[in-house]
Amino acid sequence: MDKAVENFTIGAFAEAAGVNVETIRFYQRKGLLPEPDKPQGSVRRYGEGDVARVRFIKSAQRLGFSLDEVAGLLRLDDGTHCDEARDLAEHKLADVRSKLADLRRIEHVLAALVQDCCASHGNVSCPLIGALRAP
Amino acid sequence: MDKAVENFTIGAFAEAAGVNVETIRFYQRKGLLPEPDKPQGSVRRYGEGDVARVRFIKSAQRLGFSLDEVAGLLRLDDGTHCDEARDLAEHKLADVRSKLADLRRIEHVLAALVQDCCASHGNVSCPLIGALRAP
DNA sequence: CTTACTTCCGTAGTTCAGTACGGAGTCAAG
DNA sequence: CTTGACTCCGTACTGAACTACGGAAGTAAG
Repeated sequence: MDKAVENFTIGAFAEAAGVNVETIRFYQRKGLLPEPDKPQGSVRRYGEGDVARVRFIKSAQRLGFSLDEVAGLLRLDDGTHCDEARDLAEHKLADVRSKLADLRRIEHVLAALVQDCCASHGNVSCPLIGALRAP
Repeated sequence: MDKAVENFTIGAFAEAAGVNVETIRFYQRKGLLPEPDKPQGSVRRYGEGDVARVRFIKSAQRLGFSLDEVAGLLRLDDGTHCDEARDLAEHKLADVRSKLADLRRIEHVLAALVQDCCASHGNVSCPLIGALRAP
């Protein structure tokens, strides 16, 4: 049991992944998704693995990674050259951690805002801006 | 002492904020930055507050907020209508928390990847993809 | 006052990430 | 074996977020 469950046509695949068919084709052109070869002049088939991959791309994007960066993350996962993958992973990790720190700051300020804002009196311009440090 | 230290011309402002002059003007058109009125047919001046604002915009963007969303966050900070600000803050907070959860998942997987990848033997395609849940 | 650099403002071009379109080929039901 | 839906593929368009351009006006140094 390895790669036998390629059941989706591109339409079903896109539907399952929650994206447009054109998006699939776009990702294939960009190299973010493999283009399975179609058996003897027929149509291509896709499996659950592809669906997971697209979902991953979408989630990573929501976190502010560009498609090029996502491509980097995916290359890690594909277990190619281990040494450079490790390097990349380390950089991404630092990146992710700084994003986490920023988001936590925002979270705190927002939570405070929700709690105190109206409770306190009138004019309360909170230092949300202060929540994020310089580049 | 309130708003007396408006010392930067637009060029110096852009420089201090680490962005292009055109970006400043673009943000002004979008309403993300106020356009200070220029004293008697002269040039506009900007202060540290403006610089902080631009830095905030840039940071929030790196976290995956669109300019429109950033505008929402900034409106919160400007302490306008308190009730709707609270609503907005609550939505943003939920948003931020789901981003945090996603990032934590990625962080774990990346950390594991960095630790185990090369340590283990050869082919180790880790489930990075599994780190992010469905939309 | 002249000269060189900015600012101002509008309009136009670029990049990224899709989205739409149109014609030819494939496939599945009736 | 026709009909309707879907796939394939290339090209073109869109929206967001800039970035560049060009000419008129302001401003600072010599």
